[in-house]
Amino acid sequence: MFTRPGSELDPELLDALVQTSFAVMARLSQAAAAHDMSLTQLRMLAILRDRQPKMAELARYLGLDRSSVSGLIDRAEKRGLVQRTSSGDDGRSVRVSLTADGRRLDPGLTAEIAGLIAPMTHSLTVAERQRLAGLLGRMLP
Amino acid sequence: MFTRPGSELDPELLDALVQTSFAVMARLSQAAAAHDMSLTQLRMLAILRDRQPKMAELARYLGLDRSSVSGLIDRAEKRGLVQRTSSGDDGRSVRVSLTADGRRLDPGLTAEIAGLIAPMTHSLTVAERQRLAGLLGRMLP
DNA sequence: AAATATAATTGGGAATACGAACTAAACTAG
DNA sequence: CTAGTTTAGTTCGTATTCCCAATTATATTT
Repeated sequence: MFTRPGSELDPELLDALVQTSFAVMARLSQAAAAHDMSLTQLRMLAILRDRQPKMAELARYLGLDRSSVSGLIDRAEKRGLVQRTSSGDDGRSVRVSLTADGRRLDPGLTAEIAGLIAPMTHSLTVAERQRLAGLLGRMLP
Repeated sequence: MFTRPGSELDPELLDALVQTSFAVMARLSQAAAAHDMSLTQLRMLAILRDRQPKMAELARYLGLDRSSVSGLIDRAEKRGLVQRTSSGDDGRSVRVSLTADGRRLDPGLTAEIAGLIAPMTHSLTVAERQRLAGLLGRMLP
């Protein structure tokens, strides 16, 4: 009668998920900061690594308002990391893509992230890490 | 020779951790927003639920600068969620604690969070969820 | 051709976060 | 016991992030 649907979740699992996520995010922020970037810029970079979306698409990916993305791209463009190119067929829409400079930033960032996150997994055996990767992978869309 | 220490991390696991974390954070933000709060305020609330730290301690918990926390508490205080009480022995230090109003906010928020995160785990069996909780738990400090 | 819809930008405003400078209280030396 | 230093918080200035509402310019519909 009083079971809330979708809420049958072991409190321990909830807590573990939330705490792990905060730990991961903290390290991601740290990695970003080490390259003078914000978390949002990091995400933007990761998205643009293999896509050249229009502004609205990028906004959807990031879960942000279009206007927020406008400013985000403004600043990134001013820093020379990304560029706007007018999307051929539709005169209104704009495609965003990484510049060579932006792309150059990527390997260092990826290494930095790996280096910061890896230690988190050190208390697990290799077999356990594989099992964890499998479980998390199955949870994702 | 060229193995970077601490970087022996399966790319799949790295990716799964990062993606899961973003998914969890998005849901946490959503839960916070549903109660007109920010993610940082949510964290603050969770910390104050079972602690009455001094400002500097709270800053350490949150990984923020002292000055950032000053403003955070200013606004939360103005909203009636927390209160500052001068810590007896040391005339400089201030203890932060939840008000009755702040405490009242908690159950609803917790339920909201559980309700939003639970669906993420639905693609796992109950046994798998337990294993996941165990693995994540062992990763945390 | 006029009305409507869509893509992005602009402007206003609040919250978040940092660093540097400041105030007040508490130690520490001499 | 006073002078200097450290510590706890706050304040100030600035940048970023984010939203909402209004605007501009191009497309689409009718």
